[in-house]
Order: sequence, then C-alpha cells, then structure tokens
Amino acid sequence: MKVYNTLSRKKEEFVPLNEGKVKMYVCGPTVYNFIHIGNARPMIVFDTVRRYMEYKGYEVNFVSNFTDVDDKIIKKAVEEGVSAQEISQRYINECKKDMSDMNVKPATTHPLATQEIDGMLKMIGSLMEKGFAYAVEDGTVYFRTRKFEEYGKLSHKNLDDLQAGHRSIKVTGEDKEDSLDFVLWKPKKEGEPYWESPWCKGRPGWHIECSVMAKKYLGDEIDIHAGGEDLIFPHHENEIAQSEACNGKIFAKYWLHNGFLNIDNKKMSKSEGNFFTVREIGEKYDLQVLRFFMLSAHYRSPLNFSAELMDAASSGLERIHNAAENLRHLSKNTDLQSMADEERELWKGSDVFVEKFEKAMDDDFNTADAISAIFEYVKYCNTNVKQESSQELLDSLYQRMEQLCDVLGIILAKEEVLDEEIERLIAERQAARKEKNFARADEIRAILSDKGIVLEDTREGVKWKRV
RNA sequence: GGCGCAGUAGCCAAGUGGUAAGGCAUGGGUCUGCAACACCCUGAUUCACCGGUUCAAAUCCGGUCUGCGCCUCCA
Repeated sequence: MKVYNTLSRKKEEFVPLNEGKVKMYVCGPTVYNFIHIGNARPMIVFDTVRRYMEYKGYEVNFVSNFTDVDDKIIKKAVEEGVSAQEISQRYINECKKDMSDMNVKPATTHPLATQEIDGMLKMIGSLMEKGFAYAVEDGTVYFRTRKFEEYGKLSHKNLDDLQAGHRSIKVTGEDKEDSLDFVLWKPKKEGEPYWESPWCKGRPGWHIECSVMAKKYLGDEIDIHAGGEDLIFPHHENEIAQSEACNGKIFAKYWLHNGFLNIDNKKMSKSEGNFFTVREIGEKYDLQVLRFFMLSAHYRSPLNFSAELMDAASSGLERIHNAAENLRHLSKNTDLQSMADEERELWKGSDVFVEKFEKAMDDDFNTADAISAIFEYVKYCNTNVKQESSQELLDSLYQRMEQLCDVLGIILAKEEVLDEEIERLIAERQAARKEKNFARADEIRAILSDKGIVLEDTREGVKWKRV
C-alpha cells in the first residue's frame, strides 16, 4: 500500500510502526456551529482511509479531537448569553449526528481540548525546561520557533521568507522574541473561560491541543496524522515543532492532507454567500450521496461542489443500489440453492474487480478508480445474473458488493418490511393489470408514489423501493 | 514576492513512457400496457499551447497561457 506523504512529497510504501496496527490522528472541527460541507471532506476521506486499513486487516486506533475552546465559541456564547461549554456541547452533538448520517464511524477516541488541560500544562512546562518556550510579562507563553532547527520541514518553507512575510503584515505579538514564535498559552480576557497555570490564568493556544491529545491517546510516535491541506501551515508545522521538541522523537511518520472543496470553483466562504452546512445539504439529498460524491475524486485534488454534480452522483449511486436490489430480489425468489459449475466460473470471474478495487485503494486511496471497479462489477452482475441463478451465487455476489461498498462507507439498502397496506395495494394493482385495467393500476402506483414507494415491473416480478 | 496544485469528451473523472478506464448526460435500439430498471449501440485520431528527449509521450524535460491554493488559529 502506498500513501502520499506531505513530508516527503512522494508516495511511500506504508509500513506501520507496529505490525498489524495503525495509530492515526485527524484534526477535528472547532465546534461553534453546524459543520459545513468543507469540514465533511476530511471526515469522509479519512474515515475511508480507516475503513480500508481495517479491510486490510489492520487494527486502527483512530483519534479525532473536538476543539471546544476557541475565540469563535466564546463569541457565539456571548451572543447567545450562554456558557461556552453549552455552545460546544451542542455542536459536538450536532456534528456527531451529521457524521452518523454520512456514515462516518465514530473515532476510537474523540478527546475534547478542555478535558486535556493538565497534559497541555505539562507539555508546555517541559518545553520551557528544554528552552523551547518562554513566558512574557503578561503571562503569555510562546514557542521559540527558531530553536527547533527542523521547523518548516512539513510545509517546506524557508524561515527567512516567512520572517519577511510576517514583517510586512505584523500587527500583534510585539513582545515576542521573534515574529515566528507562536502562542502556547495565553491570558484570559474578561468573561472568558480560563484555567490556572504557572504563568497566568488563561487558556491554551490551538496547536498545543493536538500535540497533547495525540500523545496521550496514541503515544509519542504515530503512524498517520491527517487533516485539510490548509492545516499544513502553520498548524501541523507547529505540532511537529512542539511534539518533537518535547518528546525527542519523530512525531508522525506519514502526513496526509485532503484538498479543498470549492463551490462553483471558488473557495467556500460566508461572505461570498456560497456556504453550505452538512445539515442543509442533508435536507435536499441523502448524505450517502454527499459521501459518494466526495469519493468520486481523488482526496488530494480540489473538488468542486454544485447541484448538477450532486445530481449526477445521485444517479450513479442509484445504479449501484439498483444492482444490489436486483441481487436481493432474485435471491429471495429463486428455487435453486447451490452454484452450478458454470456459476462457479462466473463467481471466479468477478475476482478481477476486487483486484482492481484493491489496486486502486493501495495506490494512495484512489477512490475514484475504486468506484469505477465497483461500476464494472455492477455491470458484470447485471449482465450475468438471471432468474435461474442459484441463491448461493446471488448471495455471494451481493456480499462481495456489500464488502466493497462498505470500504467506501456506502450502505446498500437493507431489506425493509412491507406494510400490509402497501402489500395489499401491490396485489390489487397486479390483479388490475391482469384484467388490463391500467387506469386502476396507474392510480395505485400514484398512491404508492405519494407514500414514497416506487414500483418497477420487471421480468422477475414487481419490485418496489423507498425514495 | 516565496512555496505548491491543476488544465483529459457536453459534464465529472482515472490513467504518470507502450498507443485514452469508469460514471452522469445525449441520441438510437432491445425489453415493456405505459413508466422505471437493465442490456446493446452512440462518443476524444486525441489529453491547454509551443518546442525537446525517445523506436514510442496525456505521461519525461524546457518554455508559454489559463485557473486555483497556502504564506492570516479557514477542513
């Protein structure tokens, strides 16, 4: 399996620190509002990475934090006249609901920044002892960036260029030793939540949170650290500086970053008016469609979002669902149990699609190519399966489809129980059709359509599905 | 200014040296009471442009154009 490592800017063979195990940390959202569809991309993409790792037999320890103390949360709390904790807890719950609707698995651990203050104080203290941090008069603690010689190795930045850039836009932090230095701990302002520390009553800087949570739940050395590409600098660069300066070990072996989601080829932003929450999209589409859409491009490429593209994704996903439904339907109605000899050949013939799927995923999680393998598999099933197929073949093909789709987090609709009313109407319609009373047949179809039930008359009988 | 990404059919998108996957949409057909599903056929002499390397390039090198991102605690 090869993964693209931002650190080396190359695809590298994936070799875990401990055989059979993967330690993975993904930077989570700041919870001050509903998550937007840009937040959804890393969630979906790295959930898929995790699922594929698990498919390959790795035991994955997946940690993703919630940043629950931050200027924006405090601002929102002040606006509503409630506590910051109330805001963060509310949006953590909403975020978890969205994740569930997108079929993103819960992390092994979802740590909260506010629950990890002790660890942060400890790490900051350790950095001070080692000379990597210093406190100034008002109690702010800074990281001494230039002392960490490898600073810039992830974003491949030259410190002097950075310095030049900073000088021209420098507005605050005049008390820093160097404009590159960043905050580890900052004093509270009036009315803000705070914690006691040796330097001042205050709260942690953003970067220290992730370093500490990764260390606590995964250890000093982890396999994969992931997030949006905008986090490369400064967030991840700073995490490396903090963790490696403190622990004296390489922090993360592989750094994975997803590309941005654009709306109409522009960056999504509230001021542009092209801002969508996952919740809003969920009102128009099943979030499975959003997931399928996001996986239709490579995770490192920029991805454009539009209603047309979502509709196209929806049609494509439906094709897969139809094929699955067809297999289920045939299996339920067939009289034949075991595979015949020619069916064994057919079954064996479907191995190539699994191989293609795995090859694509092994190549830096090429989900677009993996999806094409699923489509080819779908066609193979549609073409080769018939009413006289055995249950064993049908079920085998179905399970294989389910297995591949599960890696991508695509759920093939479960068998649902028919209401007796619906069943009765379908039977009545069948009788009407037999008598060539098509007016009544169409009427019944319209009635069911209003209830969200779509009927399809096929050679193999009447199929129905909820839409 | 520094660093980086991208440009493949109407749309989306794989393919990174061996002669252009897949999906959506379109049009035609089979099936069908109709519809839907499914299946068959329909598509790039060509991969932004110009040079170069090579027996061979969408793929490698140089240049040009266009779009975009980061360098601001924005995923």
